[in-house]
Amino acid sequence: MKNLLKIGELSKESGVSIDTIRFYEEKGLVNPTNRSEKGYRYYDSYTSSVLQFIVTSKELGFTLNEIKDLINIKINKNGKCSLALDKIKEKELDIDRKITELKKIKSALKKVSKKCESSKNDSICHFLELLG
Amino acid sequence: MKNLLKIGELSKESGVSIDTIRFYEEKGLVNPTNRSEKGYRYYDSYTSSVLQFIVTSKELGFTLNEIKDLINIKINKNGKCSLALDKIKEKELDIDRKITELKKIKSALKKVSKKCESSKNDSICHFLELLG
DNA sequence: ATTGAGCCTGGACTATACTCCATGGTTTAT
DNA sequence: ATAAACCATGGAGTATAGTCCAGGCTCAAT
Repeated sequence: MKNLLKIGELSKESGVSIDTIRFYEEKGLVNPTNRSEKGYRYYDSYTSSVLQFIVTSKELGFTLNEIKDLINIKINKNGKCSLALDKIKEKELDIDRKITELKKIKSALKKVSKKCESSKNDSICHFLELLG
Repeated sequence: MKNLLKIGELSKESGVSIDTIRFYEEKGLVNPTNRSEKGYRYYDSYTSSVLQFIVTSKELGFTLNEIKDLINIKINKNGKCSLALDKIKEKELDIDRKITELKKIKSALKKVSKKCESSKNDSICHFLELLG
């Protein structure tokens, strides 16, 4: 197995833990290039950039399942950008929806805390009053 | 058990499912007022407002553990508003942090999608290119 | 040859918030 | 009296993304 990395070496090179690499394999995101007769995993250095891609994509808010799809676009469709773009646009909308939702929650929280602050005597909490 | 509700009746009154009520009990958020000799749960109608409080608090972004704390403030401290206010303020900050994080992700996604859009020939995807 | 490091599998455990199911006892209405 | 409806417990399963461990091989170096 010349030029191939054992899982521990790949882990050091990519910064992704051994357990996590095996977990990603189980989820179908990475695969060893080879297995020795005794079952040892061997990887080429390409796998390291796949792992980097996973890390980056996670930072962009993609789930592992979505990342699997992105990787498959690269593999099956020879990297058609438009297909990846769809996924990215979808994710942007997703993030937008989450931000909108959180803003709603924020203003609702502010309303509650203002009510609480206005009752300076600390005898009645308008929030806890909901408890009856 | 006069004036008391069985779990199914409480479920109908509150809109919270039977399984969920039992789950909340397990988590320490609600408790039956009584148990019959045979083990049946009986609730007073106050419990219904506790369940409503839980639903509202969840909508405000509180976790069940946090909601348990809020309920205990009401029970143990006789509803001191300042204590609840602390929790609410904390949650506001929490939401703010989440919004900030999502905005960062959003602008990163936009950068990626712009790059993708600028390469109209669909031959190279700057995002998938990360895969090497 | 032996030791230690590295690797293997399978399964348990974390957190969050439920949901569903099997099995069996109880209550209520006819 | 009997059947339908209701309730009980305990445990498994869902989704997400891992982490950790036991028990047992394998590999490399001394």
